[in-house]
Amino acid sequence: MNTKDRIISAAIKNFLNFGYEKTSLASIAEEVGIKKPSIYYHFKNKKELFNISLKNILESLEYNILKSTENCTSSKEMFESLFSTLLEFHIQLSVMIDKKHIKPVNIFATLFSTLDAEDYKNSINNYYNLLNNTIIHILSIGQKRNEIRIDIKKDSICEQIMAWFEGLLILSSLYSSFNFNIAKQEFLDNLWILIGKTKKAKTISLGTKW
Amino acid sequence: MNTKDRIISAAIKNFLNFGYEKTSLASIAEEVGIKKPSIYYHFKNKKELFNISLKNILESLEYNILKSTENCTSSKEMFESLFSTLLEFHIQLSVMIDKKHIKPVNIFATLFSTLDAEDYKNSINNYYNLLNNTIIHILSIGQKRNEIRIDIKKDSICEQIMAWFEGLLILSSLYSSFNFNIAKQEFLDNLWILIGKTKKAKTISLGTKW
DNA sequence: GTCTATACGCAGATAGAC
DNA sequence: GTCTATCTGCGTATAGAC
Repeated sequence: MNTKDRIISAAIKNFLNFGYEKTSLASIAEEVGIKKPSIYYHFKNKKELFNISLKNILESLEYNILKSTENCTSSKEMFESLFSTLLEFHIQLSVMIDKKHIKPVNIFATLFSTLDAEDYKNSINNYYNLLNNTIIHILSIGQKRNEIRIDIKKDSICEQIMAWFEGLLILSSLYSSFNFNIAKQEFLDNLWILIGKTKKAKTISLGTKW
Repeated sequence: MNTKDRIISAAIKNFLNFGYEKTSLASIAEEVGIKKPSIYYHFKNKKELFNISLKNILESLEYNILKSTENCTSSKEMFESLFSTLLEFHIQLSVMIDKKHIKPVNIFATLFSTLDAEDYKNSINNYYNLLNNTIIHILSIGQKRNEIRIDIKKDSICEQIMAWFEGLLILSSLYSSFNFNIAKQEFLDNLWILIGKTKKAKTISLGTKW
């Protein structure tokens, strides 16, 4: 890795760990093994470094989302894979930033609290739109395969799934009594009560060309 | 209101608006109409002012939660009232802090990003425990009244309700396409599909002494 | 209780040598 | 490209007058 990439890597780690304000360029430089002014050769200022760091995180996240549902054989499996991917990504971030409590967090809430989220509306919307489209896509496939009821309001269910997942992450990081993995499994079970076909119907659907 | 209370009030507004780091004592003083050093007569330092501000917010929030389910005639109504109360509280905070986009936010995520949430674990857990107990209580009442199925896992449903609600708040403040009020209604409807008795059973229950 | 004046430290940013 | 030295501004906090 060249110096620029090492700076970005250290920046991501620090921004996620301490937020924008409390992250100092000195600590980033120290982590990379260079002096503070050297950062200014590669980046115009702190804000630009933050923007590029955020871009990196989101691109990685989006790539993982797109990849997650490949090689799945049912819509239920796709959901499980998508959630596992998102969870895994957040856990990896938590590990990377050396949090004492290794738990998933909402990265936007961590990053934007002291910044004007309005400046990053487009980036955030792009990410959530991708997530939205992915979930709608899975629901549609599930309906085609006769695994998911056709009388559900897809948009509404999709919003609820997204909200649920974000909430799980938030509570995992804030509320001590909360166990993400248990909650995730219960969530998937209950989701299927809401949108899944009955067992009988599902059994039948297994015999179709889908 | 005496000076001390006015300082606390201005502090809450600023901490919620800008986070801990970016809030300066000068801006709080200016808002109150006093000079910066006067704050130190009433509070030991910035951290103490923050701690007292947070305590104020949480006490108000907890008071509202406890009050919300009074005068309700059914468990469904209790849920609706609880959610409306929480939503209303967050909206009022949003209005108070002059956010351009008047939308509910997760107050902890806003406040703690630059602080060590570990220091405030007890406060946060107390709040979520109250919310947790309130929801469990409503579920129990609903079961007694024959409005809610008795074969549900209350703890699990409770966690999901909490996660769902937090997620709704987060997405409302971050994701432009997200409409909280629509999502809330759909949420309540779907919740009842999961935990509510069938229409027939509910009709019967209306005739009982409950 | 509130003020003016000021100490102190830190973080972002720049100048200019190598 | 990276460094040393330095500027600049801001924010917390204190001293001491009124």
